Amino acid sequence: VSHPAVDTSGARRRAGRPQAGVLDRGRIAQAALEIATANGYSTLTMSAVAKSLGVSPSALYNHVDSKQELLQWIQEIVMAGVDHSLFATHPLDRALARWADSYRAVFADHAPLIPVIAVLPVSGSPRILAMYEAVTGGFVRAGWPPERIVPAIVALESFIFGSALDATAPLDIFDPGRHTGSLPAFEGALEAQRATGAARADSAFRAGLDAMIRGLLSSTTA
Amino acid sequence: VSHPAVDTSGARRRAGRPQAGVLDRGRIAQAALEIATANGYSTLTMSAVAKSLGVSPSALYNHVDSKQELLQWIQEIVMAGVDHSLFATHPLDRALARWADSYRAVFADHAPLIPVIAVLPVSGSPRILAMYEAVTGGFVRAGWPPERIVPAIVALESFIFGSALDATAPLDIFDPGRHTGSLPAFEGALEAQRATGAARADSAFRAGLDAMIRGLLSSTTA
DNA sequence: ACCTGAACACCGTTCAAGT
DNA sequence: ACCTGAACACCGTTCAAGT
Repeated sequence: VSHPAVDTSGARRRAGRPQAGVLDRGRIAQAALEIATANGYSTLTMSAVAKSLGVSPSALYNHVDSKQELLQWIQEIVMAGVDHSLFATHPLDRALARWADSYRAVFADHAPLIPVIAVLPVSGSPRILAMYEAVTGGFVRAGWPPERIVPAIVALESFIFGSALDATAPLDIFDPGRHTGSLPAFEGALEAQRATGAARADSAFRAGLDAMIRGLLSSTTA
Repeated sequence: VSHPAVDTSGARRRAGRPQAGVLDRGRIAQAALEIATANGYSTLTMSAVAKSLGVSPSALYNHVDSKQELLQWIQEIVMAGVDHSLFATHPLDRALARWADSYRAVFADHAPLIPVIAVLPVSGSPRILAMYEAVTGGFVRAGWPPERIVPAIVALESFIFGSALDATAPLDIFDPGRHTGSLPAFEGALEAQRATGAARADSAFRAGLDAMIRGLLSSTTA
């Protein structure tokens, strides 16, 4: 039997066939995701991952180059929760709304990944590239000029990431505390929003997403 | 001479009058900001701050409760670079554009602060509260219904924080790498954007900010 | 090829002891 | 009141030694 040449750049070994040992990329990523989901990202250490797999921490480094790479593996798994299915079948504004909703929900649950992935090259993940292809396809079918599509996608993603961070903020983040009484306009606006009964982060996301989608779709040059 | 009661909650001591020692809040914050600006946030350790001030690391804890609090001090300093002066004098859309531009520029230079501050109660900082009062005033004068103002501000901030993160991403973040050729729509859109000559992050910010401001101001209910 | 155990080079933070 | 020095309880990562 012949086998392909081994790629020695980057990761120490490939993720293809399972190895002789008990560890592989899938098992490590799954263990890490379970720890982060169950107990939070502050408990996600290489030691914790190793312990849950019954090996020593150093054993992990036969399969992963760094904790950073492990976070990328987790990102790939959770990105499966982002729904881009509507771009093929529905009007652009509806597809964008569903995509953005699911995207924010995923990363509100994985906020510590945001600073990592917002800065991460996308080339390594076919699944994520497939998402961008689907989203782009929605814009193309809606008749968008090609040079405006990537900026629109990136703008939406920036808003989504920021909103996912905001969703993890304490509910009373804007409480003026001991400065209450000295900020008439701001306090009035806070109280008016509070009186609507909607969660601050949710109404901000809804208002911003609605505004950005309408703003993009009503652009003078589109 | 009489003196006010000492507030023993929270920080171990107040930041008011300078102490006998060489350290105080201002000097520590300034030293930390200089380290972060000159050599990056990855070099900003309590040890590095102590060393630059000529004291031992443990000495800092007589003046600051935690590194987290130190990062808040830095945030307060850099927030002075956010320009909210136009809300008092200019139309809302122009004031928002200037505010957002300066806000993003500040945090593109201090991206590691974003996950901290996006989640931070605002009550401790009069300067930041004053900013929100000024921004809110702009919306009020433009005739906005009060309950829609806070969501609009938060939505814009979410977009700004996400865009500031994006501004620190590598230029080729969307390069499909070895998957080049299999993503016709996405690759076409990338190439079309690239051909405009504008930086990806900049055109995304411009397009998104423009869309969101127009979308907010053209809302059916405003 | 893969794993263990020890070690390295750090972190932020605490605390008794000094002045 | 403030500072030092030692210590604590961690991190991620490397590497020689084993199988």
